Amino acid sequence: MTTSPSGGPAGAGDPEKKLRPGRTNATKQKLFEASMELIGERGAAGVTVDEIAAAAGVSKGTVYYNFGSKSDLIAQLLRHGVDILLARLLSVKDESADPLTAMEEMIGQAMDFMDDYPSFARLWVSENWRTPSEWQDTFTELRGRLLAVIGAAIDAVAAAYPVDEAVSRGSLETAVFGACFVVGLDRQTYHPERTRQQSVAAIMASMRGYIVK
Amino acid sequence: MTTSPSGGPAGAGDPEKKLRPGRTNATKQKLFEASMELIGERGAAGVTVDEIAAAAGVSKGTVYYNFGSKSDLIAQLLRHGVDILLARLLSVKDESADPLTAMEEMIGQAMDFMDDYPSFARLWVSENWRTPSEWQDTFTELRGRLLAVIGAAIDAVAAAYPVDEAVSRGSLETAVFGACFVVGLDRQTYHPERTRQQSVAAIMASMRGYIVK
DNA sequence: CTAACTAAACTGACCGGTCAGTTCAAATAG
DNA sequence: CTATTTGAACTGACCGGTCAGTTTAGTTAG
Repeated sequence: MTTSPSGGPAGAGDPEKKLRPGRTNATKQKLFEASMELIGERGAAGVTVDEIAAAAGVSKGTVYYNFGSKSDLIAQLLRHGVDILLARLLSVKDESADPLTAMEEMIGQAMDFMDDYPSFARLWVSENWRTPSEWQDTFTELRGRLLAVIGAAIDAVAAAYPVDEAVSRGSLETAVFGACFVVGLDRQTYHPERTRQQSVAAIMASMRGYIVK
Repeated sequence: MTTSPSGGPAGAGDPEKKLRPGRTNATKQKLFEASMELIGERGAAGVTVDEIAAAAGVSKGTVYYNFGSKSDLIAQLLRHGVDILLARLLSVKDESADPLTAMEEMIGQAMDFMDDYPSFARLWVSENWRTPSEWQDTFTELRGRLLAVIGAAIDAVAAAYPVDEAVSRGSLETAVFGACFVVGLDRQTYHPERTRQQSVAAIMASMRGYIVK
């Protein structure tokens, strides 16, 4: 199933292999943006392919030409968003001597990401913990990639400060990661008056509590 | 729209006003359980009323007799779950002299709740931050009720310990609240080996970081 | 330069199927 | 008697996916 006409893209692989010179991913990009917005607002199951196509100013057939299925589109959407978030997190080099400062910068980057791509954050929390989900494998992989980066930052803190060994690194990773999403989303939905600084400080509290006096 | 037949219950109000003596809410209860399970797994839009009725061992007509619409069912489902969670949180009396211990107990209660009603937690995070949502008002109200309880516990800590004034209470509430959901869900979905104790400790780190040395 | 050619990119009508919601006559039970 | 439940039928809308056909933009040959 989900065959695409002729030899068109439609694949998850080779994001830009067979592109004609001069051609860009413009259509795919527009589809990403449109579907990110819609799906973030109303959920994957609540949005129709027709709507996505219309919002992208493209025909329904084009969606199926560029992606194999609605499900495939969403999987690629998840990858796309995580790539952006990862790039931002990794942009925080260990230049800063203090790993705690680096951590703070990473959380700040995460908050900025939530501001820039609120719909992605909503999509993530909406679908992440569904139990059998079409994107279970995708989530497992992407989640692992993200947590690895956060885990490394926590490790750096643990190497530089005396930390509470009773707190498992994995649980702390999750708590910090989760808090980033929830605090970021909550700020947008319910408390736009809260500043980025406040949000970062609240999340950083858990790191300061990790360090023993 | 969403008219209910004859003069039956079907209302969100009066949870048990017109009940015949000897009758219980058995049907409604079964519908709550069945729909909680299904909706938690596949999302509100991904589940059909027919499925819910079948899972509850009841006819579709009964769903519309007891609830005015699918949307109404879900709104009542949210209230139902929050009532349970609130009751558990409030069961942690201030008996314990130490507000920090009380906080720890509350987080433990929250973790237990996530264990007992994982589907509710999934439903909550799935629909909570949707931007215009049918249940926006319901969420706002319920969220306020929950945060008030957590906020009071944080205030108690702030009254008993010297705390970092730079951390806004509201943001901290949100971070703790969110971490409870995310850590609880993550434990079930990705890390069943993690203990309740570990999870509580990770979340409590933010409270310890809130207190200044 | 340009006409013919080619394949990628795109279109939108269409199909089989599903769903929420409604209604109702009959059955059940306190 | 009356509240509750049943089960089935019906509707009108909608939805994911398909496909035959069209457009667009490079390429090639003369």
